[in-house]
Amino acid sequence: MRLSKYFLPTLKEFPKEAKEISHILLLKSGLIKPLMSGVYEYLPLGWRVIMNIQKIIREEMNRIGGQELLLPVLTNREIWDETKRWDDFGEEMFKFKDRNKRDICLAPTHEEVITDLARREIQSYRELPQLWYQIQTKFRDEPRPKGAVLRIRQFIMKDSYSLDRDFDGLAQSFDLHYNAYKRIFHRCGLDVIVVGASSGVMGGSESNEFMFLSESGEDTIVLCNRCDYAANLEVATTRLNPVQGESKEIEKVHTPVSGTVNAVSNLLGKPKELFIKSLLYIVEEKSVFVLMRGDHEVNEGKLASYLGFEFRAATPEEVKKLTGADIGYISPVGINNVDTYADSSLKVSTGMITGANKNEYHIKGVNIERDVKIKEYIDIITVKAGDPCPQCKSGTLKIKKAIELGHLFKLGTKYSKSMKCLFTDSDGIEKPIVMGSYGIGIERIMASVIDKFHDKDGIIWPVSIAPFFVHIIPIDLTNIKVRETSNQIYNTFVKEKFECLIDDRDERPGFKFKDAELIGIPIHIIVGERSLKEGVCEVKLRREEKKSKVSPEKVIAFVKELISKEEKRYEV
RNA sequence: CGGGGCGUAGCGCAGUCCGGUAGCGCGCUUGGUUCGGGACCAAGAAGUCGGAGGUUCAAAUCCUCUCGCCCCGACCA
Repeated sequence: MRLSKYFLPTLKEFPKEAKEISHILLLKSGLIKPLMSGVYEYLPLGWRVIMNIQKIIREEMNRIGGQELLLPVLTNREIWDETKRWDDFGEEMFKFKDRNKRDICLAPTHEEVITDLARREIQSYRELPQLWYQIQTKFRDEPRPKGAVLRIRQFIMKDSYSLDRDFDGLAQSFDLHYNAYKRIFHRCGLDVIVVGASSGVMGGSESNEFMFLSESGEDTIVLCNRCDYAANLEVATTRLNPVQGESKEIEKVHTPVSGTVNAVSNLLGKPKELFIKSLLYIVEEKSVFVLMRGDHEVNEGKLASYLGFEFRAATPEEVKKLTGADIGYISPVGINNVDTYADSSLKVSTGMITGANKNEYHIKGVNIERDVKIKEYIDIITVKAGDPCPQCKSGTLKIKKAIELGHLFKLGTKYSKSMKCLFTDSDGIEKPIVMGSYGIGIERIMASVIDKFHDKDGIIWPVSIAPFFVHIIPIDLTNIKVRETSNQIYNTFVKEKFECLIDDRDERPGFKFKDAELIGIPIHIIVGERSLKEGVCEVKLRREEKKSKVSPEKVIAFVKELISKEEKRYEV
């Protein structure tokens, strides 16, 4: 490709609103342009990268027996009503009416469409398993898009769906994806961490997320410093040892400070872990106490799995009405008609401090089993850095930011049951198909690669997804020898079907070097009068400083060798 | 949805407080010089000042409403 004819709007200046490095470089290097909030145009150079990522994904999906298809983006309301997801997705779906006033939505994902297809076409266990995938644009009306393509409202996803006759089959399909995903990310140059995660609106039993560690990430993951425990903060657990304070009997203490654990802890000179934090929630009009240690915060996502999705924190007025005290001075001690859930870490705790249900007073010496009627001990706290690992004996947990690149869901029969997607098994009994669903965010791979492979001058594409292999930089096109040599090299590459860019623009050298470094093609060939006098041109890897002097005749072979060496870095 | 910021030439911004009819840098066009790290000279084109309404002799500037974009939070397969 000749740069003089190529649409590559690189920027010298860019909006200061761009903060994440991937956002800055995507805009600066002319890979994408914004159209509206959370919607981007993918320009030729960026689209090449995306196509290369897709190519890797196709190869790996086909390798595990995936069959590519393409499902509609326009979908009718009825199928979403069958699984209640028309309402569950709510505002996140782009919804509208067609001219006949029928409800339509732009698909945010395709479980319903796949299940509908399968129930019409799959009748017998002989037709199972199936593994179908597509690379398709998805639409989600995110409340707040951000970081360029990290969270957008229209994005490209590889989504696959496995159909199996039983859960053993599902486990196999799941494993196939697990391994395919590892290969995909490795080939793209990314190291990923697999974490246990929440299934959210997708439902199902087990889910794994493939995470790329980055400060730009929106997800928070929890890792053990000793073993392989890794989980999304949404579901991460810990194993706190029960704590025992000194006092045995309940005793009221005057605490004339704001009722926060911090303030009271300072006042009394007692560590926060000896406090019981009492939160009041309203579930379907009923009050519910939720207790946890003073040194931890509640995890409302976990809470939802016990209380259901319809719950809210009680208002200050409701708190006062029930307990007679303000938030900060309350506890379930002495209040018997309210369901009380406690975090598992509170079990057998004694000598604890908590609110006295009277403003500016707390009580100490609380023995939770003796003094509070606990309906159930459950896991409801948000893990903190430094908490002990729930899996190994000696490890402690650390917390990192990450970008979610892929997600595997064991859906089980959630969709097949509600949509009656049944097959006849070999025993003659009609059973629901056992399903899995597996997604990869294509743009997020691109952003993550930039996040990992860049320097102060720009992007450094791994050769596996680079938009071109070679970038020829003729220093001075008015010099006939420079022009002829660079064109000759370029033509040979084209003939040999090597993706090659030549900067044949009438620009000065510095300008061309800057652009070349910005867009980050892996191999630069510099053709200038100075080196041609020595009978050579210069070949340089974008990721290295070192330049090699190679004669124009040998440059093709030299570069080919270099590319194949680079490719080895990303082979599986 | 809450909090904050911003919409002025293709891009990045100043001008708004204190009203007087729009400017800077980059880019673009033409001509010339230059050519190993985002060149220089000369000439030039280009703006409904996000939109609507109002106040005023006069509005980018003041008032009201509205649309959009970004950031923080809430939310998020």
